[in-house]
Amino acid sequence: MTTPPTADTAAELADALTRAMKRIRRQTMQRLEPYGITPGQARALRTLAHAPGCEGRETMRLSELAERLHIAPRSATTVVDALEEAGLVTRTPDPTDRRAVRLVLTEDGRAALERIGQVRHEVAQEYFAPVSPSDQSALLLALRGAESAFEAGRGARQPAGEDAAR
Amino acid sequence: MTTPPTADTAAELADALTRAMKRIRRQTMQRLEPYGITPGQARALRTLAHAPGCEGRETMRLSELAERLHIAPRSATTVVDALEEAGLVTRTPDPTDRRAVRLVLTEDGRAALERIGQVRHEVAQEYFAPVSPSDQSALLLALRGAESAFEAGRGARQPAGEDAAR
DNA sequence: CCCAGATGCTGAGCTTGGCTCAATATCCTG
DNA sequence: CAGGATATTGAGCCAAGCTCAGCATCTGGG
Repeated sequence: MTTPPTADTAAELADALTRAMKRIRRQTMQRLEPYGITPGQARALRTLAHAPGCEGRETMRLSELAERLHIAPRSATTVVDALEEAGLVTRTPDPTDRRAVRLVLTEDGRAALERIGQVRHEVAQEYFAPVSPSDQSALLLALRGAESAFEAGRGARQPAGEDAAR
Repeated sequence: MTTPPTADTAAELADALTRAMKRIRRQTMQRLEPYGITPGQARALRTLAHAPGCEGRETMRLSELAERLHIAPRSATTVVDALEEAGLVTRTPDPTDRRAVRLVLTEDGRAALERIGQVRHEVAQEYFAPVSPSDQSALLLALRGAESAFEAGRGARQPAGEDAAR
């Protein structure tokens, strides 16, 4: 066989992940295009909608959005620029801190959110159709486990250890 | 809490995938940086190494590389440019077709490949450490299933270049 | 009370990794 | 040999990030 001795499941997994993600993102992009929304914007919108405020009053600082999206504040500015230009959010001054910007979802923004949810669901559903629901849940759990472990470990400065298996 | 069983598992999955991929890519990038290699280049190099030729004679057309990487030929050109500048591959004329370019791994390229494999393995191993090997295999299988189904479906639905979005 | 330093946002400019649309050179087939 | 198909590439675009610097504003120590 031309298969090298490196039966590297983990690495292959990383590869498969990459491919899957690309596919999904692309599909999403295509279907969101008619609405003039990119996946990045969609994510921001969604994050904004999940603001800790109550219904009808979602508001968030730009820096908070950045943090939740795991991107640099400056990058959030760009995203919000687009969103604002599209009339999906508005920048309003924060009454308690004139440096800060509060982001508020507009009516259009809320409507867009609806469509986004639709597309997102659709695309993911299609792509993962061949995977049984139980496998899907398992996958999700596994990925979340890896993710949270990563997040935890990053703070604790891993000692270049190879024996991470616990 | 408000998570219905059949809710958006798929969509959440897509999200988790995205996050995982970003993390892995970033880690890889960081560790590959000292060698002056980006993940994209690494992938190309790996693909090239898996050429169908025998040991010591891996060679591939640029277009073939593009195809295997699932990117446009033009994009492959850029990747190869970088690789060639770094002295990891060489462009040589194809003796049987003067339009074509054959890509050949250099000694340095082969060495780089070694390091890349190391890093790739390391990063993936670390990230997926919290996931049991059996789960890893399951994940891989699932993703591959989804992928191949997607590929098959797209081929069937898209007869040939007849696309409204052009 | 006031100024130094922290904080919040953004302008400028870069990177990675893709894309399309020609242009050019070269096959290949009738 | 003409004309179409193929292989590569130059030009220029996009998405989604990044850093660094700069400005406006808050805030705490003296």
